[in-house]
Amino acid sequence: MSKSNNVYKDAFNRCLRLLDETKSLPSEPELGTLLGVSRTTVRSILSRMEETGLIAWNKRNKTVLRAPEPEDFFPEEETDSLAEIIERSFMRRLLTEGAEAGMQINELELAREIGVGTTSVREFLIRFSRFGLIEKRRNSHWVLKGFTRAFALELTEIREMFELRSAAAFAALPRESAVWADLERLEEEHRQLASEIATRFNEFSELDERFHRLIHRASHNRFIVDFYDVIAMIFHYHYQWNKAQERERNEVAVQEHLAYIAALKSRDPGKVDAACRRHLKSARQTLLSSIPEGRQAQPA
Amino acid sequence: MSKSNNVYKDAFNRCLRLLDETKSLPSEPELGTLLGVSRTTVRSILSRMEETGLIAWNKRNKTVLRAPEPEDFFPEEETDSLAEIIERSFMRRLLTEGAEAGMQINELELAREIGVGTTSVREFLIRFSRFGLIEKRRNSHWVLKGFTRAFALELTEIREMFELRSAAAFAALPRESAVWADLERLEEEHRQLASEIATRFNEFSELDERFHRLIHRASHNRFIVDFYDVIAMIFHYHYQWNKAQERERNEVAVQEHLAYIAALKSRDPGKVDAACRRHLKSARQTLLSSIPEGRQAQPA
DNA sequence: ATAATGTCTTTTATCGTGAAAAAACATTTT
DNA sequence: AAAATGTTTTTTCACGATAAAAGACATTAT
Repeated sequence: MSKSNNVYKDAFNRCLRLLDETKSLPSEPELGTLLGVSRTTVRSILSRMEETGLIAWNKRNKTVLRAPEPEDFFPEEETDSLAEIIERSFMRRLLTEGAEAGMQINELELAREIGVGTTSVREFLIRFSRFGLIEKRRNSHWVLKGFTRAFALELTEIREMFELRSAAAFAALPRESAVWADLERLEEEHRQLASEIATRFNEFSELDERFHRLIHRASHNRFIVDFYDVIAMIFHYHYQWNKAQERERNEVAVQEHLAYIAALKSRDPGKVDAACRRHLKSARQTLLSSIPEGRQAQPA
Repeated sequence: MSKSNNVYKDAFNRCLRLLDETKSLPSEPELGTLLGVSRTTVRSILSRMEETGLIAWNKRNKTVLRAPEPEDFFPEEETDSLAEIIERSFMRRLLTEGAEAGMQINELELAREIGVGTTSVREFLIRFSRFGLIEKRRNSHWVLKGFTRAFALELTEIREMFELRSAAAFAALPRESAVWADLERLEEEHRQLASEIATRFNEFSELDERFHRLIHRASHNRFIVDFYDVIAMIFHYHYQWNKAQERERNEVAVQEHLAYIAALKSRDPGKVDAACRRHLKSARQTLLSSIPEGRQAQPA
């Protein structure tokens, strides 16, 4: 079936939401940048909007005729890219089924199970390999290394090394730097969330990621910045399958972040180091405590 | 043309070299492990050796009939895997031609130029992306970040962080650990090389890699171990295109290694740290001095 | 009974192909 | 003239197909 048009469908849905706000749409190039797609895709979107009576389209005139109904939207599941579908499917296998370390991964089988071509699965596995959870045997299959205690420890070791360095670099940034305003804004968001933690605790992980990425960016080192992808991926999936004490965990973490932010604002290296260590230590504890003790690597 | 049989050809050549040493070949499974290929490939090799009169093959009997001639070997260039071919080709473009940062990379063009399918090029680029030299724009082309001074600095920053930690871990290893024997052997190889440096200086880089990998392995951290792939790749290609003062550079490095090894053997953390820093500092200098000043990243 | 050989099946590596999406070019509108 | 729209070309993404290589199963030899 060659290629799905999920880019178009996703952009279409996002464009529908724009309709509520204005009486007429901007120019094609402008819409393109707004939606992050090419003009070709924008024009497909406009065509369909015209066909379904959402807008009247005549050259530069794109007048909104009616508000979008639920039926106008493409189903959510049709807007995901193949890579996302494969990733989710693979992670579910990894985290829910008894995926033992040492197990082999079969490209063909995975592809059939998910209902996609082998090329996409191969490319996914290559991309995924940098997370350190799988390894390729030359001319042969992939081997699962497993989401083990060892993995978590190795991951957090690097994370701590990188974040301590980034935090120190952050604190040393000149007062004029734009990051201080970003930090200020994040602090405010943390305060907001802290005050409504009882109902909004599940919004924490998104804020968490933005906060840590801001800090890591201060390192000005692509390897440090990129490594946060590994952490983000692990946390994203891991907590989807592990909701125990989510509220308490996040409540503690928000407070740690606030202390960490205060330390950064003080620009005192000693305070920054201490606050950073405190938060990373509890993050490590949280991750480790959620790994079932039984799931251990097989001896080679 | 689907798939080349370079695995077979390469294994065949390596098997030819075995012929010199014995009067008859071992069993098929044994040969398989020896050459690192499956029995299927072993049997193809044996078939051809029989056809070309190199051996007499009857079930378990594989008697060597004659010594291999130069004509028996497959040409070197037919034994490379596609991935190697693409990598070399890509790196040559990157390092010799004026590859400016910000330049876009075209999969189709690359594929046509090298004479391979797009799939292989795509997979190569995905694998290569972890080296931090290229970046993908979603739904679009790859962008070259360039082998710039900034890249070298970011790379060495991580390298130093990781190696200092690994070296400390190494020194703390118990006396019984097998690594001490490995280190002993490497030390001897270093001494050998040092004494014949005038003629064998170009053998250093291979020894260098083995030495540093041994140290990194002591970290017991897959992310640290894997990161050495980035360093090894950079050094491998970079020095191929930059032979200035190779002899002097390597002569200095060998001596630094010997001092580093002595420090490790002393197991004194202070000495290890000092020796490691000294070597890494000069390695960084070497790398930086070989980057043409003109090649700078474009402002985003 | 174990380990090899012989045979058959499955999986991986790679290509060419075609639709989706981007990008380039040409034309019109303001 | 600049910026939009209209049109065409190119590139990316994903598939099925096929040969190479691996792996599994059956048979034979020590």
